[in-house]
Amino acid sequence: MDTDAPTGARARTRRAILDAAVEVLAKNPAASLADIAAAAGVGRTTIHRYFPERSDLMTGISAYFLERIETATMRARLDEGTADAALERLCQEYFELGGVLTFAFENPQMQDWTDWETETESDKALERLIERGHAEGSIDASLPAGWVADVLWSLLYSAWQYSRLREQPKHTSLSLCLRTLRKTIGTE
Amino acid sequence: MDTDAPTGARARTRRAILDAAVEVLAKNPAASLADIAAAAGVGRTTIHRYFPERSDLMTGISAYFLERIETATMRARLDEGTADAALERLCQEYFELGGVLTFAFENPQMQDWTDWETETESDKALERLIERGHAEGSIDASLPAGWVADVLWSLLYSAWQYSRLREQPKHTSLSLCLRTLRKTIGTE
DNA sequence: CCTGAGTGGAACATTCATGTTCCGAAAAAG
DNA sequence: CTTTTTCGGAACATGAATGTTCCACTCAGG
Repeated sequence: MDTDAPTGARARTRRAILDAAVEVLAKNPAASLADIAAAAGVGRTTIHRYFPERSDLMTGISAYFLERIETATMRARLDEGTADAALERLCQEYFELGGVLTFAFENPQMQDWTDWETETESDKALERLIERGHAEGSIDASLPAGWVADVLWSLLYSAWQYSRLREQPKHTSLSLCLRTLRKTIGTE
Repeated sequence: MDTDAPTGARARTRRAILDAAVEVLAKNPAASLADIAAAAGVGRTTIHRYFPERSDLMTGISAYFLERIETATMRARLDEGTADAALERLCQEYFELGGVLTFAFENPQMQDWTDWETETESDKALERLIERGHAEGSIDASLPAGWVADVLWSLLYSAWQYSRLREQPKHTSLSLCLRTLRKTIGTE
């Protein structure tokens, strides 16, 4: 009853723990399991029921994180339309990830928790998309694909911080992010 | 003999501890003092001699960090030449900060350790510079100064990561960073 | 009304980072 | 060379986080 199809209740609890963990750890990377339990509205022992050790929780977060990235990538339908338009769709989808994004950025050690071959499916899809943009001329070909990908991520992080620290509405920072991305990849 | 002019040896040791702390904490924000001591080639007790408590070390890092930012800002001579050129000089100076940059970026909570009124001298100077660029038309006036500043920082972070993770020479990522910055602030 | 899965909480053992003290060795200062 | 400063390490105390066990409570489904 651990690897079986979750019985609704189990899935809900597990999800609540992961969401709370991401949220709390994003604010304080050194948060204790008790903090996370409190944020999840769950007993500390319940966390150990789902994730025996702290490292198991971290691994769980990585998997959860990758899963959400993957689905966001799918939703962006990267192979439809021009590459620059697809990249903007992707940017919007990733922006929605919010706290997950902040967390991933501030915990580079997350790579130690999982089996990242430093190349996920989404990474590769993004790389392909940018190269398509290079070919069709909608993305500045003098900027390496890896660089464009890195800039995309850090712009997203900036946008999130911009709305969080400077108390700007999310749509404002998202539109700044998109405009900046457009200028960055633009060929002239 | 604590606040007096450092006797050479003390200054050197203190510096070594701070450098090691920045380096180690950049990789793992939850590193222990023993880890830091090892990285600094110093006894753990020596760290306590300079920074009685962990929080004192964090405060020390903040101060060290601010100090380096300030001198880098000075060197960029922000009031000479056009605003966009000055911004590029600043970008180059900040790039040299390296690990300090990564650390600061990944630890926004650093504000808790110091008396930052969320506005340092450098922040204000940068803000003024961008506004000067808005006025003289060398920086896209439709991008708020705060946003441009945030983007500058995240581009620097990207550049550093780009050379670290993808094993690119530093001058390559710096020039990508500068080119991207130019496109971002450019008015057309 | 049972039953069992899912849960919360108390109690406990253990590990680990932290902070302190003390002393002898090494290095710098004079 | 002598004195003072600085350092490293052992030893210890403490507190927080972690991990484990056990029991009672709740609640949905039969």
